[in-house]
Amino acid sequence: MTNPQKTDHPLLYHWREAVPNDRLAHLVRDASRAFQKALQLRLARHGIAFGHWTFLRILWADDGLMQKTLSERAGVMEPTTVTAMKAMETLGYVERRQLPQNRKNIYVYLTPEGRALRRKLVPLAVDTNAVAVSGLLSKDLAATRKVLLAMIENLARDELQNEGQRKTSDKKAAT
Amino acid sequence: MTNPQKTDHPLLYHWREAVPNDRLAHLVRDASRAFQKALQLRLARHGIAFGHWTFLRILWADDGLMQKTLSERAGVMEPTTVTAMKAMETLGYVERRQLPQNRKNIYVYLTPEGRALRRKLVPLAVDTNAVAVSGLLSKDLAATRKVLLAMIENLARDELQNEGQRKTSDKKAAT
DNA sequence: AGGTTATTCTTAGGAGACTAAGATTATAGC
DNA sequence: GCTATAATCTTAGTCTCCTAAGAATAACCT
Repeated sequence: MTNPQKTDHPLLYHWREAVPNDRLAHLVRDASRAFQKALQLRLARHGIAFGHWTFLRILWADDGLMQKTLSERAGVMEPTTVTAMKAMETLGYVERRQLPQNRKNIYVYLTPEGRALRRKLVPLAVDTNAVAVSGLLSKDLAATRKVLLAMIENLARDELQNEGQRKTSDKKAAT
Repeated sequence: MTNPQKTDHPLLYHWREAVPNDRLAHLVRDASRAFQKALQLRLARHGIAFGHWTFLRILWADDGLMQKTLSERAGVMEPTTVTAMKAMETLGYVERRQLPQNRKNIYVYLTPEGRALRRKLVPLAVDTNAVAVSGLLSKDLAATRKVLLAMIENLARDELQNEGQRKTSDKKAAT
């Protein structure tokens, strides 16, 4: 066993020393948090909240979306989007408009300021990604992408099945 | 392009249709949330909070740890552990004791109830894992483990470097 | 046209994590 | 022995996300 070094990040200890195999969920989780933290750190230097980055990126690609659509693309629930859009409107990144034909739906548009952030922020994400994958083989990265996507699909399918089950048994009540 | 099907999970759309390559961070993030949600769903049926699972698992392996140590093993900050331990003490899963030699450190011990949860809960994690990896090749899974661990290390190293940089420039102030 | 039904947005509240800063106790150095 | 430093625990406040439930509007269906 190698001695954990003083200069090491504390997170690394339990991976190198204490974990044998399996524990994929745990590994994915820690990787996700490490990624988020790294990007968060970079965004913070420009005064941008991580939660806003997600939506900015979608809007840079496709402006004038409904909040509902934004939620789907971001992979979050509507209340999360509502909160973020209100904050981002206050910050002057977006404007929320209703069209005359429909008074229910709200469409979100970037302001020039919101649009201008793209140049500043995209390099931060690129940099974070570069740090994360440095030294890794593209063969392994491809396998990882495949595995992660398959896991997302597997777990999503499972979730839907469980929902179905619950509804079915609700109808049947106690048989 | 395949049409997204009505029965599909909404998360899947933007992966299958809208995302070409790269975006590894996003993929890791979604996988992590899918994992968490799946386990959370199963734990909820037994009335267990996801945040408590993390600590129970550590304590099953190694009882009587300091909160500080627990935090390190769980990979979270101390305040998170404090909150969880208080809640878990109230729920009767753990006891927090001070030893007579040291009135600062607090040692956390499982109660019999906390210990008994192991039999009930471990299968839920095993099941979640099985669902997630179903249909995947162990070769690809091995590559994924390797990649995730390397990314965690890369990002942790980067974080430490940035900290160092910040401290250095703090000392130098405005040169 | 009028009454469901469905969609979209919102509010309220909570879980899990964080940072920053304070309190308390131990440890180390003079 | 006493003071300064360090370690540990705690509190307070914030961020990101969630679920549950409500309100407003649009769409649908006889």
